[in-house]
Amino acid sequence: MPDGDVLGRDFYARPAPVVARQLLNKVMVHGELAARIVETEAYGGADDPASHGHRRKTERNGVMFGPPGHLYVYFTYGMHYCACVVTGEEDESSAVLIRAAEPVRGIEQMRPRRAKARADRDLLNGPAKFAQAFGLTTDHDGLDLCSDTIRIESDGVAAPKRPASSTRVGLTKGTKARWRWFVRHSDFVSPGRPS
DNA sequence: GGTGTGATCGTA
DNA sequence: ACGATCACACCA
Repeated sequence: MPDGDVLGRDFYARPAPVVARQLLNKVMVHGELAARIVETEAYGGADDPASHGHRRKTERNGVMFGPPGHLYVYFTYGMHYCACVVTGEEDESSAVLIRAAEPVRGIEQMRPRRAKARADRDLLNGPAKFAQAFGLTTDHDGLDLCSDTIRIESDGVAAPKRPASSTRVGLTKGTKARWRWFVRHSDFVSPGRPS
């Protein structure tokens, strides 16, 4: 019994900055788990030096070069996974990183995966925390969000008309673009706010 | 509240 | 070598 409309291919087949803003307040669902997205970052293709899609297609980033609406999960810092949504046209290699979300359902299942989390706000307030709480690893790399068990729904809550924005987090290249967006005043946004 | 640092390993 | 990070120590 879905509590909302599943986002279709057309939703994702738009420029990453558009999708990133429209994903705010949408609900990501994975089995019994559900969470409202409150923070995203857009990553471009060949023209964005910060993007994994900036370089040639490899085994790791291959999904980014595929059709939109698929999940791109990568491993980083020797211990963390992060989850993205592929956007734009095929071969464009653009994507949106899910950086933070507010738990909606399945908190009891998220807890053991995030033993360090003290409050509910610590369960999903960072890209690697989100992936960990949602149980996402490279096993899920390439899953189709339009037909598989992992999907994103709209439950009628609109994206903010004027979301807060900033530069992207944790980069050494492409630091100028203000391609991070988040829901203003949300308690579930990741800590540490760049300019 | 803030800043600094170690962990840990696949990818290029 | 270096990360699209996190947690914890320490200082204030």
